[in-house]
Amino acid sequence: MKRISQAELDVIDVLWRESPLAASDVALQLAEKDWNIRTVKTLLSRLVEKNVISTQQDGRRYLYTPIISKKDYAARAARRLSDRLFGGRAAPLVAHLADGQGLSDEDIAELEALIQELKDDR
Amino acid sequence: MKRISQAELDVIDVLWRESPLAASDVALQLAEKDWNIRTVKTLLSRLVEKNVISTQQDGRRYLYTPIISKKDYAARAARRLSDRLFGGRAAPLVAHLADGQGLSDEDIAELEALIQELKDDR
DNA sequence: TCATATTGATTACAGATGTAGTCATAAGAC
DNA sequence: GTCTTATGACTACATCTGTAATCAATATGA
Repeated sequence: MKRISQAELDVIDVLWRESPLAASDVALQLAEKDWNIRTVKTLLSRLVEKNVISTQQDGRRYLYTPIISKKDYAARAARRLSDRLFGGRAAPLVAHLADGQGLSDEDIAELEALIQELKDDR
Repeated sequence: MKRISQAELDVIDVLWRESPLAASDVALQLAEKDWNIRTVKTLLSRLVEKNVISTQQDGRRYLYTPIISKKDYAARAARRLSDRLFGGRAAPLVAHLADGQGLSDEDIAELEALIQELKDDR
């Protein structure tokens, strides 16, 4: 899979939240980015070229839908980061997250539950 | 801090393992990359420009040393990923790691210990 | 019906990135 | 002392990225 750039990620993220959408709708969702509609369209085209979103005709325009799921992308990204910077181990990664601005009590509870689940699965 | 590119990361990573090093030594450590020495030197120069590594004269050449630690960089990268793709929460990130090729028993044990520690710290 | 707005396609253009090449110089090999 | 080699400085060049502009065609509002 081709690499998704930062700006492209902002765009596909909108589609992950809701799709299919027309370019104008995507632009609306990205209002806070203050991008020209043309910019959004360029990014959508590049995502289509990269084969990570698909189009379907809707009258004179296209509706866009992600081809890869956020889940898959996120899993790949997480693994890449962990391989690259943490020797493939999860614990140091979590430790770093904890380190920075700290995990909330809720985060910790959630993690604990997750670990329990992982243990039970063995 | 300026963004560190993929190739640049490979280079600074060598320096994180051992430094200071001369360009030729860095190139040696990166043998598997099959890069021309000039490529390595270009990347080193760019890292210097970006102010993430420093130089010290050693006769006719430079020795390079990281200015930012791997720990700091990794923490930032982990947080960025988690913010960007997991709504800033650690648990889903770990869940994705677990999902892919699974965490080892050791990873899980390590995580458990870490969680315990985090809880104790509250 | 005519001006305007919208859309996809194509093009633009500066800066970042990957991957070197050239050049002048200095240090060794012999 | 010359030839080769290694070094830093500068340059090169294609591709990717961010950020649009232009163009031709169509839809729409007045």
